[in-house]
This record gives sequence, C-alpha cells and structure tokens, in this order.
Amino acid sequence: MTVRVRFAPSPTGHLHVGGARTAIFNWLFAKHRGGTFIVRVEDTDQARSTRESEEMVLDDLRWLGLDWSEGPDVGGPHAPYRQSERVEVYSAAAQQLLASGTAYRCFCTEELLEAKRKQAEAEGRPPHYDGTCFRLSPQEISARLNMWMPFALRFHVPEDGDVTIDDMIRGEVTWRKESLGDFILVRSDGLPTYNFSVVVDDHDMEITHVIRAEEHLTNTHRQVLIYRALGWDVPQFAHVSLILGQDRSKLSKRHGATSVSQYAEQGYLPDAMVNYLALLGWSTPDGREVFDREYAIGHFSLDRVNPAPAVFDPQKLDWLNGQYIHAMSAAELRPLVARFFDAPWLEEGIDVVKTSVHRLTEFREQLRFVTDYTPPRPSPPAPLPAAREEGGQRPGEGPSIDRPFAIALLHELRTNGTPTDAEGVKAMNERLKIATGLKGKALFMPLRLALTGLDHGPELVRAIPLLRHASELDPAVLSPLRRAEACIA
RNA sequence: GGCGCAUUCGUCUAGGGGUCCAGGACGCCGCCCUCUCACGGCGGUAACACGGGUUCGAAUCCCGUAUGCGCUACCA
Repeated sequence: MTVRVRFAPSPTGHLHVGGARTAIFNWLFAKHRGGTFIVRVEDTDQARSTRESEEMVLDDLRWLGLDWSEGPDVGGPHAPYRQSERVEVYSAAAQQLLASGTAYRCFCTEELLEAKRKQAEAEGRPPHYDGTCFRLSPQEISARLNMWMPFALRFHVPEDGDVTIDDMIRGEVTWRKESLGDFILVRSDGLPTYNFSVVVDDHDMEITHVIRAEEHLTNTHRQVLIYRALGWDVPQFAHVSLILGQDRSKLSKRHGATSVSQYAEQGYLPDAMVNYLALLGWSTPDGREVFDREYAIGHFSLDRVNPAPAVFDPQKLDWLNGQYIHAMSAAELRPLVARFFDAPWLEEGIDVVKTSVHRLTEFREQLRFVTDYTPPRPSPPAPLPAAREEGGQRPGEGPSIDRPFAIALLHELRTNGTPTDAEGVKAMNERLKIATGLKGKALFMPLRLALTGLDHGPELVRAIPLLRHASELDPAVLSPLRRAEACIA
C-alpha cells in the first residue's frame, strides 16, 4: 500500500512555524516512502477562513520548497480539496450515521447549551451534553421538524467507548470510556465540525498516515469512534509536539516572528528554514545538523521524532542560516540580496562581507562602509587625564586620525593610484610603512579609519579594492582618494 | 474538575538496563588565527524534575508527586 499523507491547514492567516514543521514532516515522510503528499484546506469555520489566507498559506508552502501532488490549486483524483466545497461528501456520511442511529438531531440552542454547561460546572459535574435530544421520541422529532426548528447532528458516544491507538511518535495511547459527551458532527448551518470532516476526508482521500500537531491527540478519541461507527479502517496516527516560545508557552505573536513569511522578509533562506524546523523535534541518525533536503528525505523517520515540546531558538536559526549563506557563492546570493538592497557592485560586496552575515538583510548594514562615509575627526591634542572615566578610551584610540598620516596616505594614493587587488594593497602597505614608519596595527587601524570611517570591517586587502571598484561603477560611492582628501579638509 | 501528553546542559537533542561520574549542536567563556569585525580551528562551562519501587545494576522499566501543555466548543 502506498503512503498517502496530507497537510490540512486552516486558512486563517499566514502559515505559522508550527504548521510549517508539520507540513515538512508530512512532506519528508511522503518523499521518504515514495508516497503522495496532499494539501487539503480546512475552511469549514466560515467566520475565520478566507480565500486570501488560503493563497498566503499555499505561497508560504511554496516558498519553503514543498510540493504537493493533490491540492486545491492542482486538483487531483479526490477533488475538491477544500472542505467548504465538500458538503455532499459529509452529508452522505451523516445520513449513514443518522440511519444507523449513531447520530441524532439535536434541537438545543447554543444559548441553552451554554446555560447547561455553566450549571454543570457550578455543580462540579463534567460539562457535557446531557442527552436531552437523544431521548426525543420519533413523534417529538417530527413535530420539531415540521416547525422548521434548526438542528445540529450529534454523535452518540457508545457505552463502551474505549479507544486505543498506536501513535507512531508516542506509542500506545488509551482512553477509557470516560467523560466524553455526545458531540456535534454537523452544525445547524449544515457545515461539518472538524472532528467529522477530518474523518470523512481522510477516509475519502485514502490517507494512510495522519501526521499532525499534538493539540489533536485527544480529538483522536472522538475520531476513532466515528471511524468505527462508519465501519471504516482507521489510519495510522503520529502526533507531533508543539513549538514553544522562549518562555515555554505556545509560540505566539508576542514571541516575535511566528509566520514563515516573516522569516522570508527577515532574510532567512528556505533551505535553512526547512533544515532548522526539521531539527526541531527530529534528529538525524548520524547526528549531523546541517543537511540538505535529499539527506532529510533519505533519512527521515517518525521513530526519531521527539514527543516532547520544543522551544524555538532564534539564535540557532541564525547560525544555521549563516551556514547556508557562507556556503553559497556571491553570484548565487546576489539575486536574493537584491530584494533587500541593490548596487552595481553588489556581487563583489557580497563576496567581501558574506562571512559576517547571518541573514540576507544584513548585507545592507555590512556594506554601509561602502555607501556611507564620514571622515574620522583629527586626533585631539592631548586629552585631559582627569576627564577620563574608568574603562574609557586611552589617548590615541578611538575614531580619530593623525593629520600627518592622512597626508602620507593621500600622497601615496595620488602617486601610485588606488590598488585594484589584494597584491596592490600589500604593495601599498609596504610603501606606507616606509613613508610613515608605522607597522602592524599602528599602520592598519589609521588606514582603515581613513578609508572606511569605521574601526571594524572586512580585511583591508578586500575592502580597498572593493571601494575602488564600487566608486568606479557607482557615482554615489566616494573613492578611496576622495576619502583621503576628506580626512585633511 | 475530568481525561490525555510531556519532563536529559540556558536552548535543540543523542541515549531505548551495564560501554554514561551522560555524547553532539547553538549560545556563553577562554586560547589560536589576525589590522579590526567576522569566518575558521582548539579548549572550557553546563543536564538525567522529585520520591518510591523492580533489578546484582536505571537517564533508560513501573508507580506516585510536581510542573508545563493540550482536549473537555455548533474552533481547528
């Protein structure tokens, strides 16, 4: 039997990282087993679902690089893949349950149910449906039907409600016949509830493995009862734990970015995102943590998925994203970076600074020494020792520069020109060493300061040629020569 | 309240009775590389929630407690 799995998002906003990880696990599982990955939209909650959200979620999945062979956008043998368009399928199943007596019409209003719930809770009883409508006689039912009273369809939980599943992540989970009240299958507006539609769809779409979030674990109890009442085979279940924020509560907006589109905007790469999310709960058999999709597909298994919830760690994501960026060539990176920041000299710029970048958006800041330049102030005469605070800068440090050094540099650039490569920079350094009598840090720091205006940045043998090339390609970039002049003015 | 799930370094995790005074990764700290900042290399810090069992032996099995989370909706 070939594996068929599905990811079933509710279209109520962008795809969240938790959903993304569930989708990734489903996708990896399907690919690993040579099965089929399906996307199904669960939009029976009309108040919250929108078509725009559906598009966003699908776009987010595409951005992650996941592909599905059946879904609302591509169709498939079990179309439609949008629950709001599948009402006939549900009513057929509902009729079957109604006919067999497992389901019954409930005429209770929401207000009445709410009142009963409150009452039960106040008396310390479980807040379950009291079965009023289950006891209605056929006469009473037809009377209400004749009055056009709206009704919902309720599932009658059998006396022997014991259910055991063998969860692929958690092992055996058993629910004894316990506090489980008769629950709604079809709402009075005719749309099915989650527990009903999910069973009907998973059966209809021949889903073999249901891999979903842990929040659905206890719902499985109800769902298995429905499977049994309908005489259907129960699929394999695998419940993946939740993703938590730093404070160990369920990840939400106040923890910062939670949707994958936000991560895309912040300069994370899809490959890094998939890698990181896969690592949140799953571990590789050989312990490696940086891997591509082929590796993940080849080695994925639900046995290695941890049942405990995991805290989302932005620092590790940053590190991983950096690993991917560092491994890419400047040519590969350029079109991706150009989304955030562009310049004619961008590719060389990327090549020079990429080791200090963890997110694509950081290139802009790392290359600011090219686009922006403020000449360092001249060295102050003799700082007053009394004015120094503990831990303050000592004389001679800080973003300032000696006038004689600036003059020597300007002379060097005018006489020999600005180096165009690392060899040229080294030659220039040798000449400056002789001209100024400085060497090592005493030479390089003032040089860096004079040409970049900053006391840190990429190595000068790379930075100086970049500045020259950039100024030749881009009139907005001040050349090294002009910078040296500015130091003296 | 009831039911269910979970609990190894700050974080992600390896571990499925002895090879574990617990291994890897991120972070943090130190050293090296080095003009600076990164990158990279090397080293260090740091954990089996608690209490009972079972066993010659438990991080690993069982029970309880605590804590966290989920469900208990005409949300999914």
